[in-house]
Amino acid sequence: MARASIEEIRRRELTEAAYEILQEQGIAGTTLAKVAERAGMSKGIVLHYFRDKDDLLEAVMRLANALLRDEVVRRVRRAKGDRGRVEAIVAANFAPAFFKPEICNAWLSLCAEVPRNREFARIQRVIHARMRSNLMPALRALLPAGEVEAAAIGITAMIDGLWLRFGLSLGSLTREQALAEMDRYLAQALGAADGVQA
Amino acid sequence: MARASIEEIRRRELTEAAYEILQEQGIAGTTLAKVAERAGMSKGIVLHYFRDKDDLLEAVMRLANALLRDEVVRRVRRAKGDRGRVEAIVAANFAPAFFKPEICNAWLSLCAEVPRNREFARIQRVIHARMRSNLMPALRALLPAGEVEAAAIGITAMIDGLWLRFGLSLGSLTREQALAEMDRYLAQALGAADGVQA
DNA sequence: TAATTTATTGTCCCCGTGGTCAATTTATAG
DNA sequence: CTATAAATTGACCACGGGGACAATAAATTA
Repeated sequence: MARASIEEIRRRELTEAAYEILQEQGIAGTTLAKVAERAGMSKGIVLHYFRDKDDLLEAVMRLANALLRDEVVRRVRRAKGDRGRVEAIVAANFAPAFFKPEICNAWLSLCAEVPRNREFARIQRVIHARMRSNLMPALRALLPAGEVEAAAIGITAMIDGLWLRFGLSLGSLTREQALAEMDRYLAQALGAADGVQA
Repeated sequence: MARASIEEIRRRELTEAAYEILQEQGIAGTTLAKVAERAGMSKGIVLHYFRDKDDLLEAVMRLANALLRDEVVRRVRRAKGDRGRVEAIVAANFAPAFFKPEICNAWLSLCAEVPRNREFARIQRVIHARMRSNLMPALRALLPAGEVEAAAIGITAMIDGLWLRFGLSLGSLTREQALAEMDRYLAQALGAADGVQA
């Protein structure tokens, strides 16, 4: 592994700090000063490594996404068959490390800004495109051609919907219910079979 | 109809103005000054009729919800049978007047703040509770007892998911796709039948 | 060791914000 | 018409935010 430069390290530390604050305080509450403090650095350094606040938040978006992506990769590697592949991708989105109210809410906060931030939109598009291209081959193998597109949309929409609700932290949806619901959906979309294991 | 007091009128005007700005500029961009200007009033008046900014945003939340609720009521009134009732409720959420990127995004913005605002959370809870109580009787009539709960969660999650995606304004989801997906979901959840008409 | 680059700090500034308030206009009622 | 109350304004303030920058410390290289 290439030795990390100071810049890489600092950017990473700051991004992680910002991610934490974002989860706790939302976008408005994610202030340069707070991020710096959390990272144990001065405020000035933040703008030394990031062009501006948006640049920092973009890094947060990429980080959050990278974490989830790694989880997907890890699970897909262990998955067997097309059905298993789909289930692995989905299950990653509900892994205990990611399916947490604060994290869902952090995503919600970022998503809410997408229409007013070109780069956010770009990143979001990339994320969705990858999710899609992960899903499609397996779906094509599992479903008649005419149903593939709809299944991809449906699966992602269901994930998003459960994330959104969970991100509200109203306690009106438990992890178990979300899991069960997702199972149920996959079962009908792909044909009944064993569920997604947490 | 009771004659509206000045206070009622002003509050309504200001709330509508705030709702507009929220759709265009998000929560951070929804500033007291901009709201006042949009409503053609002075900034001072805003805080004469609302305790503070949060109070105004709560009113926006209630307004947005009331508009949607009315649409639901209107459609449910015309609906026939339990199945028709469910479809009417769902269809209201995709009516052209409501299923618009700006509106979906406005909701997203408000939802993102729920964990950090008690009153937002309260309102959100009420909204969900009503959605649920609207849905449940019909679902109970249509499904075996064991599936009712899951169906209610699933329907709302799917709606939320499609709203979220649409609110991103990335053009990756058309109204037609959303409609079709919702149809598809209802068909499998309730048993195949005619779809939701726009 | 000296020179130079890089990392880091702390101070400073400007601006927009939410929010307060006394002054003023407009409506209401006696 | 006058007095009282309500509606509305605009000036004002304190605060915190993002961002710029010169000064300093640390590290690197010659």
